[in-house]
This record gives sequence, C-alpha cells and structure tokens, in this order.
Amino acid sequence: MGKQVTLRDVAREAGIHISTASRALNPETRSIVSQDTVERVLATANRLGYRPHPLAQGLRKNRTMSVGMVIPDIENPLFGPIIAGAEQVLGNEGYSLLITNTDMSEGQTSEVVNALVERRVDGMILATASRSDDVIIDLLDSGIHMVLVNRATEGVPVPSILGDDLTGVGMAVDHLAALGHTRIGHVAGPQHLSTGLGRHQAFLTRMHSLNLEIDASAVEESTWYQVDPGYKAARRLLDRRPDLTAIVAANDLIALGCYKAVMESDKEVGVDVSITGYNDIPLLDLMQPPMTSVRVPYRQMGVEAANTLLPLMRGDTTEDRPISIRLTPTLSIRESTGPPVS
Amino acid sequence: MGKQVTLRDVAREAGIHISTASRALNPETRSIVSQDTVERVLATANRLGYRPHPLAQGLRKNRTMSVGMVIPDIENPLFGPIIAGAEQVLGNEGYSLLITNTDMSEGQTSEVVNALVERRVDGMILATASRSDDVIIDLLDSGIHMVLVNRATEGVPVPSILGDDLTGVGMAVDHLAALGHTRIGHVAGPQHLSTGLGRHQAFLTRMHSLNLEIDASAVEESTWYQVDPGYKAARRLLDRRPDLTAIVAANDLIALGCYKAVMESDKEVGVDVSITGYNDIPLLDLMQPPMTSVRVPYRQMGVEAANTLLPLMRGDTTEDRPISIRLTPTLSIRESTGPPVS
DNA sequence: ACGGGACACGCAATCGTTTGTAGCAGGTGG
DNA sequence: CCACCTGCTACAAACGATTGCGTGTCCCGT
Repeated sequence: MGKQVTLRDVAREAGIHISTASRALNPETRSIVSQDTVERVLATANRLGYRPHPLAQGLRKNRTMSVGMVIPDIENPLFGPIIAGAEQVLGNEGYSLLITNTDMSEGQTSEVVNALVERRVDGMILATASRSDDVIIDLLDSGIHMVLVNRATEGVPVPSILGDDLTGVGMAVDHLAALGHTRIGHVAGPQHLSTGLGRHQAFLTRMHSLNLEIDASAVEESTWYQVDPGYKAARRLLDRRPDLTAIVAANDLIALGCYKAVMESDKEVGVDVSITGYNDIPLLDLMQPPMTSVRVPYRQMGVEAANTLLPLMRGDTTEDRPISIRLTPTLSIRESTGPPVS
Repeated sequence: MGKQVTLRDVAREAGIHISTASRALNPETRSIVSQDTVERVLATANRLGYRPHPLAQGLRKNRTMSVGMVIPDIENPLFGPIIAGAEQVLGNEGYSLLITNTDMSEGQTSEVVNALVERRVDGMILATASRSDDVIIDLLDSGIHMVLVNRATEGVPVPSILGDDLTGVGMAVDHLAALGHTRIGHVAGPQHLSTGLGRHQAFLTRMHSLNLEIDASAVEESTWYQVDPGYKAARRLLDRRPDLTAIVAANDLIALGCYKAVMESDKEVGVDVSITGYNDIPLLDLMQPPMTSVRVPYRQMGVEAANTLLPLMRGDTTEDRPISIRLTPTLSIRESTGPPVS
C-alpha cells in the first residue's frame, strides 16, 4: 500500500517550491526552469516514484483523459475488433476507454450516454447510431466531441467511420453474377439503421447496373441482425420466390438464418441456392458449407475512429481530417456460393 | 454547451452557504439540515440542472467510482457476457468500467494494470490470471481491491469467480460414458492456466471414478485456446490413439480443431468419434454437426464478480461474502456426441 | 434568570495540480 | 550609477467538491 507520493513531496525533497516542480515535470513549461533544477526534480520524482494524480490534474485542466464508447450489443463479435483497435490507439495517447453496453435498447442508450457526459469524458465513440437518432442530436449541441462508428445518422455534421457498403455489396453481387446467377434476392437488415438501408440500396443499384431483373418481391426485411429473424425473413422470401438461385444477406447472422431456411426446403446451400454473408465474423469458415462473406476491416475501423477523435479532443483545428471515412471491404470467397444448377 | 453548474451556483441561488447545500444534497448528511432548506436546495439544484463534478468529488473523497477490467482477448466471445454482466451491476451502483485488452500478452498485462492503478480505479476485475501470476501478486500488495474471473491464480488470497470445471468436465465424461464410450481422450488447454489444468485433472478424476481405462497417451495439450493449436493437438492425439471413440476438448475452439482433425481422417464427428466442447459459445448449434458443449453461465460470472467487488470497495466488512464462487455449468447436448459404432 | 443542550448553519481547510503574477537576483546599456 | 531587462523561482488563487469544527439561536428545565 505504497503511500501516495504527491508533487508536494517531490518539491520538498528537491528543496524547491511545488510550482517549480510542476513546471519542471511538464515538458511544455520545462524551459522556464533552470537546467539543473529540472534534472534534480526529474531525479527525485523518479526516485520517489511520483505519479501525478489524474483527478487533481483533470480537475484543474478540465479534462479526464477518458473517452466513452457506447456499444449496442457487446456480445456481438463485430464489436470486439472495433474496441480493440480504438483502445490500442487511445491507450497509447494516455486515454482510457469507458465502455458501456446498451443491450440494444434505445432507452438505455440515452441513459448510458448521460452517465458518460456526467463523467465528463473528453470524447465519445458511438456504435449505436440509428438513421435518425435523438440521442446524437442532443449530444451534438452539448458540444461533446464524438465520432460515429459502423453506423451513421443522417444529416448531422458528425464524423463517422463506416464500411463502404456500396462497394461491399457490389462485390457480393458481382461475384454471384460472375458465377452465372441472374435471379438474386436480398434479405435486408432493419431499414431504420444506416447499414440496413445502405446495403439494400447498394444491392438494388448493383443489380440495376448489371441489368439484372429486380423487383420488390425479391427483397425481404429482417427485423433484426440475428439468426432467427433472418430465418423468418428468408422463409417469406423463398415462399414467394422459389425461383431464386442466390441470396445476398445483409449480415452473417441473417445469412445463417438463410442457411436454415434453404436447408428446410430440401435444397443445398452453395449448390441450389448460393448465399453471401456480410462482416465475415469468426467461425464462418467452419460452417457447413463455409460461408462466403464480405470482410469489413473492423479493427481498422476502431483505429480510424480513435485517430479521428484525437485531434478533435485536442482542439487541433489545423489538422483537418476528413469528416467521414469509408473503409473498403474485401470478399472472402468460400463454399456457400457456386454456379447455379441449370 | 450548457455552462457547468457548480455547487456554488446552487448555494448562491438558494441563498445559503455552499457547505449547507452540499449536506442537503447528500442523503447521508441530509438530516443535519432543516427540512425546508433541504427542499429549497433540492428544488434549485433540480432547476439549474446541477450535476456534481465527479473529479472534484473523487479528489476529495479519494475514489474514482470506476473499476478496471482486464481482458486477455476481447475478440473472444467468452468475454462479452462477462463484461455485460459486470457492467450491468456496477453501472447501477454508479461505477464505470474501464476496459482494457491485453491481446494475450503477459507483458502488456502489467503495463495495462499499471495504467489502471495510476488512474486510481477503485477496484479491478481480472480475467487474465495465470496459475502463477506476478502481476496479481504485485497488485495484491498495492492493496487494490480485486476479483479474479474465469481463471484463478494459485495460493493468493484473492476472491475469484470461476466455473465449476470439475462438475462441467464430469458431465461431459458422464454423458459420453452413458452413450457407451470407454476409450475417451482429452485435448487439454494450456496447463499454465487454471482452466487448462483444472479441466485436465477433472477429466482424469472422472475417468478414474468411472473405472475407465486412462493413461497419458490419451491426453494431448493444445498450446492455446484456439482452433489451429487444437487441430494440431488433435492430430497428434489421433495418430497415437486411433482407437479413441470420443474426445473431451478443453474448450470450444479446440473442439472445432478436433472436428477438423477427425474429418481429415475420413471419420464422421458424432458417429465415429464423439466430441464435446466447453463454454458453449454462440453459433455452435449451427456447426456441422451441432456441437455438444458444456455451458458456463458467463453473464452470471460477470454479475457475481461485480457483486463480490462492490462490498470490498465500499469497505463493508460486515457482509463477508465467500472468497470464492464456483458457478455450476450445464450440458448442452447436440449432435457431435452419439453412441460409439460397434 | 441563567446554564445547557439541540438544532441549523457558516467558516475554512483540504484533496493534488496548474498557472498568472510578483519578486529577486544578476547582467547590460545609457 | 541608475534604469531596465532577463532568467529563475516563489506565492497564491484557482478547479469543485466534502467535512471537522465553531458559532449563533432557540427552547427547556431548574
């Protein structure tokens, strides 16, 4: 229980005033202090094992060196890499991450965000944005620095780090078209989320530009990004359009729901019906059949979020990073996609 | 950017001294203040939207209302529920969770823990313990309150919340024995982790008490809790003991490695060779075949960790909770286990 | 009428830092 | 020789809350 060593102790030990010690320790103000006192202070600080008290420092400088991170569902494997990436960058700069989970409830979100604001975090990373999101609007005029990750809110001037769904879905459709598929369906994600809508539109756009027939009957919305809703949506879709030979799913779990629906109608995934997932979460390569999926660089997403937030918190207006970044995905081709049976 | 409302403002507005306002706001000391001033203070505090400044409060009371949580690998689906459980309980009590990821490196762990100590967290939840862990020993005599989760360190008086591996592995072995298996092997986890050793010993113990033949040739150690090391270990095991009809794996990813090894030798999982996993992570039910696994209540583990830590941080010596809790697992029986082919 | 509790409240120190300003040297220029 | 600047250091006031202690008032009992 090493008693707390304060700046006062260091100053007394070095035989100088506490304020001088403070300046000697701070690289910014070090030049004001004479060469040899600086050395003496540094030496004794080191000897006593002095560590500045973050609360005192924060109180005075009005910053906590902490950033809040709001995650809709921490059990979703998507967010692990994002957290890891952000933590790596922010940790190096001396920031700590306050992570909170909202269990996918909008009500919780506003509570949780409030708690973070009361804690005076220096910035926030939000992974919970919906396309129209009151929480974010409130937050915006509270003046807190923030960046959105994975999902975006429409019409608000907030930096966001997103996957390039236009390209990603495009790659999936291209892949299927190249295999020879023409009747391709889509099981969309929730349309109130930017990812759900974006991937849906990307699907329509790419189908259109490939001159592939597409109408509303080939699209079904899953109420949530989970296996079971995905399964139900796929069932509805296949009942209506048994002629489809391929399905682009809005995420991996929905795609797994599609697996189930396809298998239930005595068809074989990757042979009778090709399926593509989205996100490329772990273990997909061990599915039966291994799933073709669009890989989004989530760890990098966390890194970019941190790198975007950092200058904002520091007040570096000089370095003006782009207000929005879209990360390019890649396609992991496995065995859930193959040429259509003739 | 609502200007910060301080206690001073509330006091001035209510026409009383700041210290009285402080006491009126604090339920503990409220009785000292007269009824109607309490009401007046509460009202104006409410009207002005006063929120105590956590840093000032923390500086004075010498606590940060935050607890550090150290995770070896945040991308492992195991830890999501633990985090969620802990956060739920601690959040309700006004604590925030500082989560840090060590990327499975021991070196990082000590750095990360140090950073948390310097931040003056009120307590720590560690999921990184190895059987003999210097970081924890150092931490112990720094006097910080902590609790170990999932993994334990030997011979240190630190509360720990663990799964009951003796029972869990026992259930797996019993299940296999009941199906008629007699030649059962084990792919163990790293023996320097309490879970690796514990499950290994539990395996031997149960085999012994069932009077099943068991010798060292039926056990192989996987260097890490991942698919690929598990695959390699399983290969070694099956090369040496092709007669085994069942394998108890030390965790799910290792078990998936076993799947691969079994399939490579042209045998069928669940028919020629039965396999049990451990942890019951998501998506196992979608594997081919769906995996039988021991389910550990991880969310509850996080909850119990928080509940154990809370009284420690508060200094409640009255309520002495057990220093160690072992949570009882259940067996999720699926199709990777079946009767041996005769 | 006076001593003595309660009962409310105010005063000021304190937590550990940062930072504006004042003061005190020694050196330089006029 | 005085004024002035420069280079260093000390003083003290913040940041926003908590808390031991003192003080005043009122009421009650003797």
